Amino acid sequence: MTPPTPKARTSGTGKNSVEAVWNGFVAFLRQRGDRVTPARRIVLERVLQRHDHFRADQLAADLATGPERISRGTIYRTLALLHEAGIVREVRDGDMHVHYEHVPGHMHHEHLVCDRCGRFIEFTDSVIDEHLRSVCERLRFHQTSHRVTVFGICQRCAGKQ
Amino acid sequence: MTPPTPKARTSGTGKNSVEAVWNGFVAFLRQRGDRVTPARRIVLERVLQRHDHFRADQLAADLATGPERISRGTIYRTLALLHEAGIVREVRDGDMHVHYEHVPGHMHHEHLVCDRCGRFIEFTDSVIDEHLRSVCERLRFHQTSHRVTVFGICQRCAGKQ
DNA sequence: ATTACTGCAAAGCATTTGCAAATGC
DNA sequence: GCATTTGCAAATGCTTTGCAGTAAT
Repeated sequence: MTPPTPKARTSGTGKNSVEAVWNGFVAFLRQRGDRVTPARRIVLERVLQRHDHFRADQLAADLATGPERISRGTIYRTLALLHEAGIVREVRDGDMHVHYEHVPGHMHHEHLVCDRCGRFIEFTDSVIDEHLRSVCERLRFHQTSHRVTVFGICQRCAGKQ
Repeated sequence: MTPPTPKARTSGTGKNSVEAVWNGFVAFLRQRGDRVTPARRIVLERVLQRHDHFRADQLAADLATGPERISRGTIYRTLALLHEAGIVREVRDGDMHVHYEHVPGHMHHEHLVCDRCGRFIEFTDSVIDEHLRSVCERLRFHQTSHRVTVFGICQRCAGKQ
C-alpha cells in the first residue's frame, strides 16, 4: 500500500548510462541517509543489464554464484530500494509473483501477455495515456502511474495450429 | 499461464440471480464430469455475497467458522473452478496477492487504486475498450481480456491534508 | 565510534498437495 | 460401488526477518 514515491531517471543506452543511473541512486541514498555499498552497485548493474522481466528470486539465483555473490536477503532489500528510487518498476501480471523491469532507458509502455507462452510484448500508446489522464481528472483522482495489460494469444502461438 | 477460458454468466441483482449463477456453475461442472457438492454451493454463495475484492485466504477465514464451515483447501480449489467457469475474475493489483471479484452482476470495468488507503474505485470506459481492440488488431494479438489499473491518490485521501 | 548493511538461516504466509475418510453419481 | 471431494496437516516456494559479524560514514 505504499508504492513508488520519487523518481530518479535517466535514459539512453550508452555505456555510461549505468554511471548516470548509479549517480542518481547514490543521490537517492545519501538524501535519506542510507549507505552506498558495493552490493548495491552490483545489484543495480545486474538490473540494468537485464532487458527482460525478471523475478527477485531469479536475480537472486543469478547472483548466488560467482565472484560477486550477493545473498538473497540483500537482493530483496535492494530491489525494494530501487523501487522506491523509481529505478525499477513492479509488474504483477504474468503469474502471481512480482516481476521487475528497469525504468531507465525504457520508455513507459503497456503489456500484452500471451496466455500460452507467457511472453510479454510491450507497446506504447499515447491515446491511452491521454485518455486516462482525462478520466482521472473527471474522477478527481490524482494519478501517479498506470498499467494496462492485455491478455490473449500472441501471433506466434496463434500460428502454431 | 493458463487463465480464463469459458464463460458462464448472468446478470441482475435479484434474489434469484444466485440461482441463475448456480445453475450455470452446475452446467459447467456437469459438462466436465465434475461433481455438484454442497461445499461448492456454499462457496459460490459467499462469493456472490461479497461485493468487494477479497483474497482467497480471507474467504477461507470467513468460512473457517460457523455451521457451514469449509476447509481452506476446498476454498482454493473451488475458487479455481469458479475462475475457470468465468464466475470470478482475478485481480492482482493492490498488493502482491491475487484478489477476486465476481463477474455476474458486475459489468466489465477498470480500477483506480488508492496508494494511501488501498481502496479500489471502479470505472468503465468504452473508449479504452475500443482502442485496445484496435491496438490488438494492429499487433495481431488475439485479446481475451484486458486490465487497466491507475494508481494514485483518491479524492478522499487527497482531502485529508 | 556509530550506525547501517550483509550473509545466513530461521520464520512467515499464502497457496498447494497427499492421503484417508466421506460423498456424489 | 467407484471415482471424486473433502478436511486436515504437512509441504512448498517466494519473501521477510533476526542476529551476529562487517563495513560505511
